[in-house]
Amino acid sequence: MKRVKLSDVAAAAGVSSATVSLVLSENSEGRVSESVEKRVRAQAKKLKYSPNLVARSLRTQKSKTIGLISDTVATTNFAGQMLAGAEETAWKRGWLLIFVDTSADSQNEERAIKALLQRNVEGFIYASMFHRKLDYPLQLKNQPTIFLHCSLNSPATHSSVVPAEYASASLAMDFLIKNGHREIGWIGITNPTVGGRERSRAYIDAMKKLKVKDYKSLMFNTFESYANDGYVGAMKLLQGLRRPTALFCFSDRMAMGAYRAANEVGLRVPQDISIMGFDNQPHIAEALWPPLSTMQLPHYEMGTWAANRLIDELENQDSESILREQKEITCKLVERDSVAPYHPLNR
Amino acid sequence: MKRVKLSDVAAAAGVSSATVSLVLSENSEGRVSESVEKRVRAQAKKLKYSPNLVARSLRTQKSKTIGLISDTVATTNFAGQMLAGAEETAWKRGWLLIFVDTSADSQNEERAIKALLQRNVEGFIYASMFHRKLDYPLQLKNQPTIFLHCSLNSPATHSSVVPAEYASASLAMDFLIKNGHREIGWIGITNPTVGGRERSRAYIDAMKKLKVKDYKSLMFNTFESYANDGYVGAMKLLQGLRRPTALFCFSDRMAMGAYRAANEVGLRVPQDISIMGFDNQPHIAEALWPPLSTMQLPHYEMGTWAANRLIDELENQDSESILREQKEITCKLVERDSVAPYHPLNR
DNA sequence: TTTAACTAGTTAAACGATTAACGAAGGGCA
DNA sequence: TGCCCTTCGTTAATCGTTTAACTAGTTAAA
Repeated sequence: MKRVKLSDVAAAAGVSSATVSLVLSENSEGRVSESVEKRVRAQAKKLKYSPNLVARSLRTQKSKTIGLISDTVATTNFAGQMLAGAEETAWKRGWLLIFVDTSADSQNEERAIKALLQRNVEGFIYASMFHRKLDYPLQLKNQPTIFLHCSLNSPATHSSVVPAEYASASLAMDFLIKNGHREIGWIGITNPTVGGRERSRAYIDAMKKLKVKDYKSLMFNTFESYANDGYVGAMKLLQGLRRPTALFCFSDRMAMGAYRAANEVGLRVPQDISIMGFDNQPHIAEALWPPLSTMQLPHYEMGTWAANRLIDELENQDSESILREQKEITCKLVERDSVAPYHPLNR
Repeated sequence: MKRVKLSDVAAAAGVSSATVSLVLSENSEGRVSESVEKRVRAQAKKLKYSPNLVARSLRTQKSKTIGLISDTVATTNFAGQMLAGAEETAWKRGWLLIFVDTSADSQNEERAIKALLQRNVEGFIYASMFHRKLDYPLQLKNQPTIFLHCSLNSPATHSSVVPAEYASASLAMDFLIKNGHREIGWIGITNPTVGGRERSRAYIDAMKKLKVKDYKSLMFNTFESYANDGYVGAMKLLQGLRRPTALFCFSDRMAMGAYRAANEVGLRVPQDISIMGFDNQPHIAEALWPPLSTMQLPHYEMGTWAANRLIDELENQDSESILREQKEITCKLVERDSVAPYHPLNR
């Protein structure tokens, strides 16, 4: 069962394959008579012709394909949404996305870029599992590339898209404050990541603005952000002399630990203690009891943005002129049941 | 900065491009002198030649590429491990894997298969998000295909790989029984899936073998398997007249709900009630307190197996002769702290 | 001295499209 | 009639490889 090719259609329609190519690529404007065009289309349909993209790609030097290079983004849980967003929009716009996971190994990365280049991919999305700043991957220097969930130490030449950590954490604080809380505890991490730094900065600025004295005694940081770290931090804060009325956790997993601490200490969520998470991690945030109020990381939207921007660049002939942009997307508040208005009686 | 091609290397080495091709494809056995071979290799290296796979693919009708078609497997959380397994092993064996997510839309699926075929992929992995049996996707009929996390209603023509649901659930029951439990409760689903059916069958057979009378009163099924369903089921069982000493949950998420029920009823896990999950869902099973004992679904291994098997078929010239196999992989017990030996005093 | 068999390459066709350049037929006009 | 335009297609080169078939020179055997 051989694949039908251009020349088969041509033979069936009694014309040359050039004519068929012209008709099928909508380039026949004033070059092919209507009757021939109709005949060609009919035969192509009848024979179920579909172009061999490998041959086309060789001839045109285009591939309508983009590559997504990631550390471990695809396999890792919820950040897979970035991949989904990028893949879907590429697909919708008639492009194919090939992703390869380099397991954060730079030698692998080099091989991956090479393998994709060998297949004539026209541009790249470089995705990071966690939000960070990085130096330029050398092999990508001359390639159209969008940085996803990471940004360059020296931008200007390429676009990137990241979550607006500071603005989003500020939104979370606003929400807590709007609910009447002032004695707000912070459970975070010292691990030097953009998220860790910016979210805690937003917390601090909000507390300063509220003029909460000695807010530092309401902060607890561990190195990592696992559930148990959240537990340890929450125990410290909830058993301390100055018990906060609300807890703002760096991550949903830490919030999960905070739930356990609250339960152990005999505090009800949210009646006795409000808890705010961050990430909206699937299968955790909504499965906790009570369901956790948190901030939705814009993984899907970032993926969408990256693919759209890259394809814009690639489809635009004068792509040099296109604007490079360092995009930030704000997280959405997802309000569930773990935050309640502050009430003095509950203290 | 044009890509270096075969003829550039040939010119630099002072030979024809056929010679370069012969040397570089290790086909020069007795056809090229050692000195020329050395010269060619040296120039290739110096010019950083890397073959254009599009051209090669056009010529050889091979692509060293396989396609993975999935419903929503990639984006969905932990089943991404299947993708990771397949991608990594393809990569290790020198193949590229292109995956496309069809969002369980059959029209999309058709387009996806076509798009991949147009790019000369040599074979397919068809992956399902949840374990099920399905009918043959028509477009794949004549393509080398492995079915991953699903099986055909009429196999024989193609291989497939799925978790050994019955055997694995039996293992879980053995573990509970070895810990002295006899009054074991079941929290499951009525939603007709292979997993739901087989795991509960394993439970029932184990209870029969134990000769536990009227075990049906220890079973509770809901339609879905969310945390809240597990909560509802566990409340029913734990507050009933016949309180089990251990709970076997269809999924980790249900187990999460069971934890909440136990806590609410004032039962400690595992001292007062042992809880066994299923899935080993990342960020849940190990983050629960106490960490959940559960069965590790072999997602990664299944992905590995599928890719290896497919590539075996493709690399084997006489692939017709290759054995079709309906493979089942057993889950591994991951023992954490939610199951304790039964002790009469705890009742 | 033929003929055969190696050795060490080269030539050229092919893979399946795209597209610049060409050409034949017909019409219009001076 | 001669010349120029259109109109409607065709020819043939090209993308970068692979590989069957060929060549030329040397050696060995009959």
